[in-house]
Amino acid sequence: MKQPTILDVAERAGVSKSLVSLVMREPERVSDASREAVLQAAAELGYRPNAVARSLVRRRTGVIGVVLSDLHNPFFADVADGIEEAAFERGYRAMLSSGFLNPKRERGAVETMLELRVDGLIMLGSMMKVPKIERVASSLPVALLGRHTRSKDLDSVGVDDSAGAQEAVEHLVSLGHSEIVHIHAGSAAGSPRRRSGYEKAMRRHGLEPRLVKGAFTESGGAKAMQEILDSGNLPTAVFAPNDFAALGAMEVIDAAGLDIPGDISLVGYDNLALAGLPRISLTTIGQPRADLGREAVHLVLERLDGDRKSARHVVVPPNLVVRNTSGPPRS
Amino acid sequence: MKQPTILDVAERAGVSKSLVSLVMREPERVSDASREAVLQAAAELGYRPNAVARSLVRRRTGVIGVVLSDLHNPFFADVADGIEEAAFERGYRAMLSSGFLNPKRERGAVETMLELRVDGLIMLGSMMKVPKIERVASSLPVALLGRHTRSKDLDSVGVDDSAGAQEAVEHLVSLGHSEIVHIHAGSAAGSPRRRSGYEKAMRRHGLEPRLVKGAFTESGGAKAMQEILDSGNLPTAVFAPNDFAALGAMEVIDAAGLDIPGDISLVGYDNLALAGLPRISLTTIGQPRADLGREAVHLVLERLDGDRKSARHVVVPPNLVVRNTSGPPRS
DNA sequence: ACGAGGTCTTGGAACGTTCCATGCTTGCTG
DNA sequence: CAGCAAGCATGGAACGTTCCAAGACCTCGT
Repeated sequence: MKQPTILDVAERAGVSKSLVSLVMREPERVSDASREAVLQAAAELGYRPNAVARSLVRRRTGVIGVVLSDLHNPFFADVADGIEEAAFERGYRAMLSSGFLNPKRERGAVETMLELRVDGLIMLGSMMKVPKIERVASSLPVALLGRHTRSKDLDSVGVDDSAGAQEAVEHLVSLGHSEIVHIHAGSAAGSPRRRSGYEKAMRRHGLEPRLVKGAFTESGGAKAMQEILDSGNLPTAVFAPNDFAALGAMEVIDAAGLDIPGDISLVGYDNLALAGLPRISLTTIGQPRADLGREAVHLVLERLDGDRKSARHVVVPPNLVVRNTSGPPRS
Repeated sequence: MKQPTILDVAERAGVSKSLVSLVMREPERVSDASREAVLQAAAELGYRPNAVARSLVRRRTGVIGVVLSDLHNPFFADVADGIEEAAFERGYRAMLSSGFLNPKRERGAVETMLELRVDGLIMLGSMMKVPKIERVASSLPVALLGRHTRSKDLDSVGVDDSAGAQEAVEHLVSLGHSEIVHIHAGSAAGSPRRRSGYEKAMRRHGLEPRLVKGAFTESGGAKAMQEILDSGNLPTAVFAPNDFAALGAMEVIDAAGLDIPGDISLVGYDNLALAGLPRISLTTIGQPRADLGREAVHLVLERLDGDRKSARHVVVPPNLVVRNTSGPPRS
């Protein structure tokens, strides 16, 4: 059970510990004979370098911490894939931890990461307050993802939500819609920008914005949609704040016996995998998820390696994905 | 940027490093005056214990590694929640890494975990070969989840897949079905047991098992369903190996203009969140996911603390969730 | 007034690496 | 054949903790 150390290997190979260390790190700088001896001894003993000791002396762990607010959100899973991928390519490892949609637990997760001395931190859909995150950023590079900030200390990468919302509206308008309601998610991360994009595009076409408050959840979307139906003033299209909310709205519309898109068009946001299921087939706004993750890694490593000091805020454009929930308005 | 160490705190507080260490670990054993001084100095400096150094001397990291084969599988996300929860309660942290559905990359993830000297390892839906995993288990406690094994070195926790499959068949038979096809996923983790449970239950009712090979994916389910339709011999019910496959089958059935459950009943396995969506509403077999995770942590810590030596294989029962894709057979 | 016993506190040796300055061989140059 | 560079190998210090044996200081009973 006890793991062999570099000293055990050195002894068995008849060389010094320094040489073993060198073989592990830069084998080409060691003579063939020594290298073979060390490698063989290591294999025989089942030696595995102790990353803990290495991190201690190097003062680098080679680990990028990722705190994601919710493991179940497939959006984060895609982003995390991009992160792991990019980190791996650059010789780093990613270590994930969940915040369980709870700011307190998220804080705990961050604290743990700091104690473990991760080299950089990526926060996915964080629920913590910006000043708190800024304090964290004073001891290591931090990149915020899926949330906008103008902070001078924090890097961020996000999608241009306003542009995405405008695309959604443009799409509906081009189909002939003029009564387009937007369900918004209050001040939840991302919602204000989507809302302002919606309003901007509506006004550009001389249309009257109509807002209903919902949330980024299925039930939030359902509640809002019910409110719309109950108002007696049925719009020809609904633009939801995300796919989950759209799903909730879809259920309510179905239950009311209305047809999508015959009676009402529906557009979501996020392009979750489930939006592509044939029975759902939701028109929505897609985001280059894995790219977001890669970009975040990039930002962190940029600070780590080249020590850039000023914050960078990367914004990538979204794209419209047309499916079967949007069509011409009912006549 | 440079982090303060225990020595900095000691100096500022005018005490020895040992005392600072003690305050951090067992504050009650230190005099009030010293404790206050140390705590204040630590706060002023923004001191944060270095877990790397601590792990080195303790020869324990307090981290449980979790390698999951796929971050996107919501099943794993639920299990991982249970793991993080249980680990936290016991004073451990969970560290996640994805294997990207690729045995080689999974091996890399495991290797990384070992180098980081995690105290225990939980493998979710591993794609590695059992002997390889057993070799890993010789240096730390390993629990296998979502996969069965009789290994003498490995602990495992799983759902009784055979029982679940039998429940599915019983349900269909009780509705009056006798022509029930099972799409199986070959030798993929879990499939053989589901298949044998299916066969067992069929025979118990004097029915002829009919198998079609598919996979644990949407496309695998679609392909198999297409084969069933093309055979010209339409069964009255289909039992898929998991919900994704059921979804694929559902699409094909829809596309063929057949009604579910009017023309054909469909039962999945896993009870994913999407199976509960009104438009999907899939009858399926549910599993107590978070409990599986908790149980795995339990097994690992049992070995870690009490040094149990023999393997334990925990099996928990599944439960049938009836929704709208199952009904009486067409007449 | 002294020793026993208790409470707090301390210095130093680990833990398993990396990194650096230095040393030992060779072989080559002039 | 002295001198020196190149190539390889080495020992020791450092990284920031924990843990332990032992020291310092009190209090109290006799």
